[in-house]
Amino acid sequence: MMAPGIIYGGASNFDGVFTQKQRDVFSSSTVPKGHLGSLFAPASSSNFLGSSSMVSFRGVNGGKRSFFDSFDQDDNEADELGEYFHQAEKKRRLTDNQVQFLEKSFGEENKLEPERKVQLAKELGLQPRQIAIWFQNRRARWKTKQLEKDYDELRNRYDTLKSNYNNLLKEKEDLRTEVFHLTDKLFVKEKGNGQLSLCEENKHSDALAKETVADPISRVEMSNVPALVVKHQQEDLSSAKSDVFDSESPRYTGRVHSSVIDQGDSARIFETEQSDLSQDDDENFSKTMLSTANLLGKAADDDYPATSSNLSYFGYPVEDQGFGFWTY
DNA sequence: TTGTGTTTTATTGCCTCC
DNA sequence: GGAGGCAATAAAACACAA
Repeated sequence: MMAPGIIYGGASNFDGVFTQKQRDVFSSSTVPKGHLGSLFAPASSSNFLGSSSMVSFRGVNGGKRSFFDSFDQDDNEADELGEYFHQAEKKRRLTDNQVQFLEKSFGEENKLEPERKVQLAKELGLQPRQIAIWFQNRRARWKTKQLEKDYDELRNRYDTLKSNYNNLLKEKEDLRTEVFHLTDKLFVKEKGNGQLSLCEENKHSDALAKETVADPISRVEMSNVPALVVKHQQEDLSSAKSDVFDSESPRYTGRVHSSVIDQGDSARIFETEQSDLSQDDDENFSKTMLSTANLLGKAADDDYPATSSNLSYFGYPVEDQGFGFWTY
């Protein structure tokens, strides 16, 4: 893109747009300095503040904003024009007071109605166009800041969610270990005193407890478990519950039944978890969060019927979890 | 003083709305 | 079709270290 058409000197019959190079040539050699100096005196003695001395010829050749846009018609007064041409010099920053005033106005309303623009311009001794540009740039800065803020907030939420997710994984792992040990105890009881437990048979009790093989049922089937237990699993599980588990501690029967022995959702939890443990990238994290959270919500209902039927462990409505993790 | 990075002011082109 | 907004960009002004 070519450089903006800012002209030192603002010759009134100029009808084009100068690039920086052209301007440099113009100011340094083409036009005698004395001539320019007499036309565009410094603004030091004027109350015409800011960069109003800059003349834009944007749009003269087809652009929609003509040079006279700077005056917004109602400001297009002859004396102001004359003053304008006598103030031409380099780009200037607004004074602190002007900026303060504009900031205050921006704080009240970041959009600029035409009346307010003219009013501000008069009060600050600037061109309405300068006011409009200042507001435009100010909105751009505000938007950038806002984006940074939003990003930080999202990042924090994401980190928190990920942390919760990891905690849940750990908790599930602990629970699975507990389930395994309790199941093992049951086998010992089934076999009677003096018989080997599953752990002992496999000679890897501790290691097994920490393995990531997900489904205890699969583990049971893979082991040389007593036929009675396998039969119970393959038959009606509710009767298995009454035949085997009800004779034991109620605390464990309930938990084992609903969280582990039940087929369907609970089994899928473990399937999901197995794959979870082998992946760690953020994308998969998000996906597995969604599926796991939904399943956990369902499992929680099974375990704790008194809880709301549509809340997951995160306390979010399950139906909102489609992609609702990121909503405010 | 000078080089360099940042901020501010302004332009340009495109888009939307009335 | 004109007015105004926005994104991208240029360039002056400014800050600051070496």
